[in-house]
Amino acid sequence: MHTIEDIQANLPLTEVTYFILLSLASAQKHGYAIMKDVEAMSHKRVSLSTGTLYGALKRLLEQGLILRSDEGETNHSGRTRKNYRLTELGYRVLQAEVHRLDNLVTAAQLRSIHESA
Amino acid sequence: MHTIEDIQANLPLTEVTYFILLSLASAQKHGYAIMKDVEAMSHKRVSLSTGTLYGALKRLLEQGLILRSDEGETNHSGRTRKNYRLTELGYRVLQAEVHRLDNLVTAAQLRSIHESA
DNA sequence: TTGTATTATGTAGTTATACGACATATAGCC
DNA sequence: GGCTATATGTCGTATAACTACATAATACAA
Repeated sequence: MHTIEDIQANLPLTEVTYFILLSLASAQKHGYAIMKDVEAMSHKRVSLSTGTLYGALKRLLEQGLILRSDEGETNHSGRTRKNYRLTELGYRVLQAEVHRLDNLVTAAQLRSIHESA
Repeated sequence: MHTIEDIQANLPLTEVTYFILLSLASAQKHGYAIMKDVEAMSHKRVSLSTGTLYGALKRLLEQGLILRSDEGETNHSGRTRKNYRLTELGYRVLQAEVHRLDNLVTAAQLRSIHESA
């Protein structure tokens, strides 16, 4: 399906992109819900501005890492609520990024850098 | 000396900046040596272009994360070889970044994302 | 019923940083 | 003499994050 090159071409992820994909990994969500989830996951350290969020979602759609998952659904009321979910490629990229991050931490440990708060 | 705010203001580091600081953590080095060390540490995955490297060094000097450590030394031959070392702040920022990265990996594990190659 | 917070999506302009291409220069080896 | 490695640097471009601004529905309380 997707080659290693497809996956590596999308790395490294930025912190924002990482959290968005991680948020969508457990369940599909709409933009605002992603914002809140990222805040929670990062213990309030990362607060996505809307400019960052919607810009990132647009980019991720173009790159094929996420998909709209609400096509044809009833838009109950008012403004459209758009749901997104990870694609197969998106999931693989996320996995590869976790692997890359783990390697970064390991590289530091090999140089005897102990983490601090 | 340095407040938590000083340190957090410098996070997150980009991958390039992270590797440069990590390379300088064990010993002072000149630019080209950093390039080679980063290649080695990353198993050839990360190859710094000179534009990236010298641009990053200039920025890190301005931010006070690194220092020139060869002031007054004999420049044996030809073109000047410039040595850099971490400042106290640079070291603390590196430690804090390792901590941040570890949290990112942990966040993924909490969502049951297992890393893959 | 009015106002305020929360939910929800989006654009415009600015800034920071990584990258590739180009440029220069010495040292050592074949 | 020519090639490779060592070594430092600039310029232009692309990407992505951020702030500020803009719009709109829903829910709740005064």
